[in-house]
Amino acid sequence: MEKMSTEKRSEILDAAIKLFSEKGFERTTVDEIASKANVGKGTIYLYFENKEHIFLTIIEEGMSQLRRFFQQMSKEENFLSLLRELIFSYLKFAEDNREIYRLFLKERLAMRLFDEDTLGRRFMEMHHELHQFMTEFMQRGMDEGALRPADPGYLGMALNGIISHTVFYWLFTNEQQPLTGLTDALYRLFLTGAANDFNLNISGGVRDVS
Amino acid sequence: MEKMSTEKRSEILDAAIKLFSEKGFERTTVDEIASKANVGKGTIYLYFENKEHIFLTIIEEGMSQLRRFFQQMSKEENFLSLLRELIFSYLKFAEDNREIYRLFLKERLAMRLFDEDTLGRRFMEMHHELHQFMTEFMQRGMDEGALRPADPGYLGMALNGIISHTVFYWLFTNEQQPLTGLTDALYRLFLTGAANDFNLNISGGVRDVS
Amino acid sequence: MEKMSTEKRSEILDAAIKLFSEKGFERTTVDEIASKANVGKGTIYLYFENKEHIFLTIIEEGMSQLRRFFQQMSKEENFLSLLRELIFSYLKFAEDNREIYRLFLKERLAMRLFDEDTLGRRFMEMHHELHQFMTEFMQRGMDEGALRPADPGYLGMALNGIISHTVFYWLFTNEQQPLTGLTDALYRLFLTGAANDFNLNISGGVRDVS
Amino acid sequence: MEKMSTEKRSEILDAAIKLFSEKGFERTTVDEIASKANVGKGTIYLYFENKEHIFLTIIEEGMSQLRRFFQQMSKEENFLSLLRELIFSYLKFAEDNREIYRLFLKERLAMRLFDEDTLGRRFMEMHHELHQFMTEFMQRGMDEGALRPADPGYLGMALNGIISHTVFYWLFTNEQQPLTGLTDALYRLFLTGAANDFNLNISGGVRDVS
DNA sequence: GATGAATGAGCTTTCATTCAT
DNA sequence: CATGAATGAAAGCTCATTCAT
Repeated sequence: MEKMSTEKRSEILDAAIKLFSEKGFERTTVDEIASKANVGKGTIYLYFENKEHIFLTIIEEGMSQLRRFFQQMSKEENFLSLLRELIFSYLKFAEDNREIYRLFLKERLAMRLFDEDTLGRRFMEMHHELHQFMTEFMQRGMDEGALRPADPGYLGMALNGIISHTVFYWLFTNEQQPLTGLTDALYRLFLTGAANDFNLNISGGVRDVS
Repeated sequence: MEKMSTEKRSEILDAAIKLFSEKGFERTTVDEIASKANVGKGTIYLYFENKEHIFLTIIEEGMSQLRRFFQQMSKEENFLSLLRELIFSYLKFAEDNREIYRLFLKERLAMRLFDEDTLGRRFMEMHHELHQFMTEFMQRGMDEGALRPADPGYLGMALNGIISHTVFYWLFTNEQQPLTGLTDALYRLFLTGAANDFNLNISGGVRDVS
Repeated sequence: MEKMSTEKRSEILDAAIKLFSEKGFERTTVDEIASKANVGKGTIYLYFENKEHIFLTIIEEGMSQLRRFFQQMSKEENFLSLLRELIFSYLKFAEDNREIYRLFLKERLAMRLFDEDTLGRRFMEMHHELHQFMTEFMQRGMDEGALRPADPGYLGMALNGIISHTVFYWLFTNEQQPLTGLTDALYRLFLTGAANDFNLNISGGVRDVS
Repeated sequence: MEKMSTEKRSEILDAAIKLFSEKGFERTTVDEIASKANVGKGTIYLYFENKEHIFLTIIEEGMSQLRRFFQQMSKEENFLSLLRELIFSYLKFAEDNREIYRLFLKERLAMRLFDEDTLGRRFMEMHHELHQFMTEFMQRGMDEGALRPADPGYLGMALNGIISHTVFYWLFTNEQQPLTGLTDALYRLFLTGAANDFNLNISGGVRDVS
């Protein structure tokens, strides 16, 4: 009858993910989490140091899951294949972890300047890690000659922006179609842009990011 | 006499913008705003109904400023010129209103599911308005043949994503170079993508968003 | 154009009487008084030390008016005539000063244990004075043989109770008939009771207050 | 377990009764209640929705106690016996519930015009209920021929006034003698009045309340 | 004298955290 | 292990009072 402790832990996490992603970290009370997880309020403090650590745990576990996704991308392939896989993995992650991803989006910026406390610092580190990964990936694309020379930081951000805003739109229009179905569209958009072919010469005069 | 009250009002707003954009709405206390604005706590309630209305005022004033930016774009020009102008205006706004823009980014998602209260509703309306504008703009681009056929909602989001993440990167790396200097780079990226020209035929098989 | 200071003073008092009697002392704000009196908030502090003193002034002025009413009762007459006059004066006062009387009723007990501050002490003194007057009057009635021997304090209270509750009923049923029209009824009730005559012998066994 | 919570609840109520009856509802702070009840401030909000509900609870519980007192009066007896019992019950209640009764007296009028909120409305309903009871009782006395014809509303008020002012006097002179010892005196006073017998013909000319 | 903008002490209420059971 | 009653620090907000104009 008694649930195993691991079960309780993940019930707490599930409840917290839902509530945090719906109402935000601040507006969610520990009482609500306990009640949604069908657990006593005190029990939460057996599994987590405090409310912030519940949040941190969610983020860390989500992050390592995302990391695993990325690491599964085989190393030998050429850049363009990897890029498509990256986009696919990203979308797949968001599709499989709607709530966690929504949580990522929502709290992404809310933590800045809390560099003193552990929570804010870890959260920032994670974002930095993601950005680092993107930047290096873009650099590799340029090195391989697949991408035009440009600031890889901005380019990584731009890809990140395209993908995450697409997910954002998908999340809040609650599209039923699978998010991963957009992989190729985003892949093509990032590589070749939105313009019709005959426009390409028109924009010929545009300079690269210096 | 009248002057003084306007002064206090904007001092309060300035302090609130800074604090909200740094720490978020929830984590900022009225005491902090008062203290940063060099104003008594009670004074704040002379100028604003409550804490939420300070936030609302900031957002609304910022929004109408952004709206004015967009409206200044001349109506007669062709789509591509307007697109460049749109990107420029967006970047200019973010450059001129760093704090407000940061606030926009930070609280964008934190308000969802608070559709009941005025604050959340107004905030959502504004985002919707912005998105609506983007979508219609993309539709026009397609109608004029400047853009490849695609879901204009996703396309608007993608442009929005490219720009806002670029601003994000700029904001938190605190680049000294003017943000508007990135106009052409983003313009080109959105239209022609990141790929080197010789890759274009490689990605030929990619299908459009259906 | 400028009102004479005495006028302002009484406008403030009038506004305060209305508000205090409607909402009670605590629930009435100085802002409300100022606004109802068409006077600046600061002006109130030119005429009164603080909010409590407005209240005190109202009570004191009402009290001295009541005192004057009582003093007008001619001294030579016999007790029973004076009693009728007392009841009449009391009712007349309440009729002419509805609001002030309501204020009396409302705040009568709210002040106890505030013996330290001036306001509570003065208020209590006034009640004591009224009670003292009643007690002495009852004593005189007994001395003259008009009243049965009894504790004059209780008897004074009883008369006070009969009258004030009658006024209470009248105030809140908003009777249009003049309150003073009840003089004789109360006079008779106090002297001969509510019983039908044939009941008198039934209650013969009742002992007096010892 | 259950016992403890009931204990805390009544400790809070006891503290609140004392403080409200001494200082009034408005002037009593939640901190004071908590401190007098030897309870944390937050604990109060475990047992009561807010400060108003503490008050409301006290009044309702007191009222239902008073109601029970009245209901214990046997129904078969004649009016005069019941009248004596009513007076006795009233005095007994006040004697046994000094503080609650004092609270009744103090806040009786302070709530008027707050008919909108629950607190004021409930309080007014209770007073109305008591008055209704008195009025019907007086009517019955007249129907049975025990009382002289008169407006039963005023008559009920008068009896109420006699009793409550007597309790008032007793409360604030802190008499040690039992309040119920005054039953017969009040009974006689209400029925036969305060006059010496030989005065009765003098007051013969007095008209009844029409 | 007259004003009302400015103030901050003090209020009610919330909620993360503790700890006895 | 599990609980939820108990707590008090901290929040948003009110309003009597002051004072520069």
